[in-house]
Amino acid sequence: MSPNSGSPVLTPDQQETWFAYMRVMLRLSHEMNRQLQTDSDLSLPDFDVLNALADSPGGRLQLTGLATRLAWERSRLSHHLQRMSARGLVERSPSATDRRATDAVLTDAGRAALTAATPGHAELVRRMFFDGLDPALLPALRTALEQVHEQVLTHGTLPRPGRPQGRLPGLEPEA
Amino acid sequence: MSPNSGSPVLTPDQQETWFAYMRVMLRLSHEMNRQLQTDSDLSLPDFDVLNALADSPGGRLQLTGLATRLAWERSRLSHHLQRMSARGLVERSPSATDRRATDAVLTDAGRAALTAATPGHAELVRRMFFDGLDPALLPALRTALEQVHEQVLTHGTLPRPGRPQGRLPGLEPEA
DNA sequence: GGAAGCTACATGACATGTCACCCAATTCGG
DNA sequence: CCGAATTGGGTGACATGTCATGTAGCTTCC
Repeated sequence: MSPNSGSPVLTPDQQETWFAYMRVMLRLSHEMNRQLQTDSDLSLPDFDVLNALADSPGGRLQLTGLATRLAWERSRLSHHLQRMSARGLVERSPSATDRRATDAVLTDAGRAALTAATPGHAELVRRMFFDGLDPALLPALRTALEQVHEQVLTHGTLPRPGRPQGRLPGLEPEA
Repeated sequence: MSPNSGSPVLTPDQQETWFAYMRVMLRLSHEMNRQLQTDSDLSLPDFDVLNALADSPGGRLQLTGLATRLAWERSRLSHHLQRMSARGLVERSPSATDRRATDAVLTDAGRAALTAATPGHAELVRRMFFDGLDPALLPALRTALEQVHEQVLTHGTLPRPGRPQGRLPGLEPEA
């Protein structure tokens, strides 16, 4: 127990950085939700799910893996997939390797919805995020975010995404 | 996986930066929620509201101003304040200047809850965000985030928050 | 091989957020 | 001053997210 570490204080610079982060995150979330909803009839969570699936081989992913990747509760994912499958965007199909597991699979309609929504979303991201950013700061921003990401993975409560969890610690970090 | 590079959207570097941002935001939100909930019996939205009020003169703020500051829908704020006031954390009081307006006012209990919750939250932020960050990158990160914030304010759909551009959801230095 | 315990999910009750629409006070144009 | 338009806010129905719990398949170990 170090005498001082009990009451952690952020430096003024850190505080301002943190406030800026929170402000950006709140407003950006709002704008993304709004744009997706009105232009593509998708919520941001819908979009995240579609993206994660489209990025996976065969457009399919086991629920636990998908939940970890999205940092969602599994029950949330379960409910959400039920609603998305009711809309025809995804399907549930039993896993080939584990009979208690379920895979979420992107349907053609889901892929089409994603394809239709992506340009508008990317455009928004460019306009809201990158157009106001000094290009000289981009590499530093990227590195900083990747460092924070690694930190959250290492010290956070969520398992590391990607492959099976529960492996021995000491694996090299990856971006 | 991007055969039609005809879309003039994001450069590869921008894409990776964006993905890193989204990953950080998802996991960080999860961790903050979890920590506040288990340690202080507050949700992150609760905490944001308390912080915004505590940062305002008299611990009071008109609903529209508060909603704008938090990037919330007004009806959401209305419902949320109803629940928070049922828990004794805030009160509603009619505005002095405009008889249709309502102010949200921090109660003593609300201020106490905030004071109790802040150190743990700050500790989490330090551990998850800043401890893994190369200090040399901090200034660039801060500037980048401030540029993005300005961009979202300028080109976003939300009105610019009130002049007292004080702190947003976050934490106070605490003495 | 079979009970104990873990893991993968589903589900129902309940908390939270959104949308459409409501009313009252204020403002504005005659 | 009168009435329409605007602004500040509340509300109820419904969409979404969380928590506690239930069930089935896998795994371990004797």
